[in-house]
Amino acid sequence: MKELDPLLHSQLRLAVVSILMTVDEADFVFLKEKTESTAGNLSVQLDKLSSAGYISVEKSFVGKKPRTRCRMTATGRKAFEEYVETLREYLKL
Amino acid sequence: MKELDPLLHSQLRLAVVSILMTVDEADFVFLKEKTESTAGNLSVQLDKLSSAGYISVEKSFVGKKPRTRCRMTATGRKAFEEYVETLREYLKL
DNA sequence: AAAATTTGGTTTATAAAATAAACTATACTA
DNA sequence: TAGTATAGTTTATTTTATAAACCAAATTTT
Repeated sequence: MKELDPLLHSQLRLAVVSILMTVDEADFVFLKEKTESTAGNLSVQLDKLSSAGYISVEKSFVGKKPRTRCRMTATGRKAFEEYVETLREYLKL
Repeated sequence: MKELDPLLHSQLRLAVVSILMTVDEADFVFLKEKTESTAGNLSVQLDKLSSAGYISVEKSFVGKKPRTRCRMTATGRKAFEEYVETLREYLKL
């Protein structure tokens, strides 16, 4: 049995990546609302995905307010596809 | 977004349950080999699944050797189906 | 205008989970 | 009979997830 990529096999990170796979880009606030996570938890998990090169994170300002925008990278998309494929094998989907 | 049942959303427990969904019953040794897990880890995770009522565990002896047999319960099967359904929503499968 | 609240986060601390290491008991093997 | 294997359990350690505390700037309330 292949192992399920531990970086993706996590409640919140999987939710984030699932969203990012469908929307081209999403900002911190949007992800926080959609996933109903706390800001702290989301911040940490975005860092992990970013450090792994699965997502890119761009921090900018709109007026004086910070804005953090996230999107999948090619690496992330590939990892996600593989994760889904492994899961299919597990669950026979 | 519905939450993914944390009891099932774990590498090893998911592997175990995925196997048990297909085989009616399986013993400790078989599960250990199939999942390539350590005995300690498997023991702990089987306990958790058992405590949650997701699987039933019967311990017996074959001669003087212990034999631990596991199978899904109705509760476990239901939880698994729901987990898969939630996952489908996440991943759009 | 000062005080409190909200927004958009990060950092650090705590709780929970997974994993590994150590141990038990019996059996088998050289 | 000393050593190794089988079939596990228990305990300790590491990793992960989550929550709590904090920061800076802007907005709202009194």
